[in-house]
Amino acid sequence: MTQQVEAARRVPLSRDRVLAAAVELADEVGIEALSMRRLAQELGVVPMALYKHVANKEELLNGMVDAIVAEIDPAVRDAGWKRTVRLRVLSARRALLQHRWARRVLESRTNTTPAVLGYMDSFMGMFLAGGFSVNLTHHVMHALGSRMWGFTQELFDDPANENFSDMAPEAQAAMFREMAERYPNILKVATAASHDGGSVVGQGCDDQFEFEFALDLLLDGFERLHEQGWTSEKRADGAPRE
Amino acid sequence: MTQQVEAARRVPLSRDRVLAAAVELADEVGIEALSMRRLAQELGVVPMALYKHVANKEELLNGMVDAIVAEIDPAVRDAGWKRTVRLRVLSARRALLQHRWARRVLESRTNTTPAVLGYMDSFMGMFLAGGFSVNLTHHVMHALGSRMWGFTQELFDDPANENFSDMAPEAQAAMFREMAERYPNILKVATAASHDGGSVVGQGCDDQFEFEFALDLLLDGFERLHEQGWTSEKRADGAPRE
DNA sequence: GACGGTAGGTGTACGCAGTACACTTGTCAA
DNA sequence: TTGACAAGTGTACTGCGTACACCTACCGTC
Repeated sequence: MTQQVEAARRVPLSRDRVLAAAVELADEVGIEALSMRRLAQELGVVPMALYKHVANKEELLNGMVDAIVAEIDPAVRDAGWKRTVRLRVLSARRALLQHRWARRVLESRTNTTPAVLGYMDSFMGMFLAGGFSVNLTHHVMHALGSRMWGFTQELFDDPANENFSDMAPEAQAAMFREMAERYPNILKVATAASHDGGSVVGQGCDDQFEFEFALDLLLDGFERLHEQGWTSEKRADGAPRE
Repeated sequence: MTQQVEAARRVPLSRDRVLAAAVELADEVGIEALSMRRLAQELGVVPMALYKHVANKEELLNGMVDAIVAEIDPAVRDAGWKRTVRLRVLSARRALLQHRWARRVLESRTNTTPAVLGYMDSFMGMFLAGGFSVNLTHHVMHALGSRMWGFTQELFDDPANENFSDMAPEAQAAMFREMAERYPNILKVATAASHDGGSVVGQGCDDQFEFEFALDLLLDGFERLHEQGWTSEKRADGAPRE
């Protein structure tokens, strides 16, 4: 009887439910704390039960990535390639930023999933529809690289900075002096960037601005190449490289 | 007696020896197969012996990164910022390519090591010495991002492609047909890129060329901004963004 | 209504990981 | 000779992913 009640109360597992729970758990506790055991516990189930719905942990991670990719808005229509690409990337960025672990997982994936391929395919489609040659589209995709997903490798992830504000003032000062001596340029750049608030080193910068800055730099470059009919076939023409 | 002989034969461990062995082992078996136990075994020592020379595995990985960073050539002198930066990045690329695991480990580091900070500092120094404003240098560093290390997120890491050539011909054809239907743009771009050899999907592209293409695109963009005295302070001037 | 297949959940167990902690041993200065 | 200290050892713990055998509730078929 109590068993029946329990069974009735328990919503049966499904692949989607497992994936959704995994995404939620990763959001909460971070990707490194996401284990099959922990996830099972969260679902009120024994670890091995998960394996009826996902083949293994790799496949779980793939599914999680797919779930995030599905959150990216489709391409807008009739807006010109540049604007279309820009909006799409920023949409991807929004999706990935809501799940801080997604970047890491996406990059660590060794087997590309259909959803990822689909995104890449439609991404290339935006350039082709904009009149880009297949050749230029190819190089452009490489040049964008992971920026297609809306993220950049963060520079100042944490230069021993996380607990900087927790440190005693004199310790802060000492660290500051040491930085000034050993990494004068970093200090110069970082303090200039944070004049308007934030901590002393890094984090003072507006990530969104930095991202858009780089994105637009690339898009402008693409535009220029496109307009002048650039092709990699010309590369044997002897421009000096080393 | 035999103990003495053995003791004499055994070169004592040291942090450097541990790190060197770790780098070598990772080169051989890959980073995911590098465990403290395996490394200890390779050194003919019990696992816990390593902990007399590195605090823990994180610290071991940090040390390995530092070892690779030390392989990057110093900046050349008096060559102009653009050439200097270009050569430096390509040198970093060479170092990182010799250790395929290095990219992954570098990106996964959460505490920046002194060697990494040093590289970044000298990197900024190249722009500053070239007359770049502190402000522009800052944004330029962000725009470069991980390309500063000579790598890009690889696009076509392996679209189920690794064992493509091992597949039966008719299976290859079927896959080809499926790709054509579901990912027409990818197929178009990929086949165009590999017309001169390599497999059907990806891998046909010249990674070095792709990298330099993107790098030069960015450097040219930086140059243009530098010449026109660009500053992020101007960003409030109403250029439309969304 | 009995019955056998099947999907979904369980329990136990294995090997591997990182590493805490208490120990021996080898070396050298006093 | 001693005794401190650095280097290496042994044992053990916890947590991980997951193989494999098992149970059980539900289903359509007879």
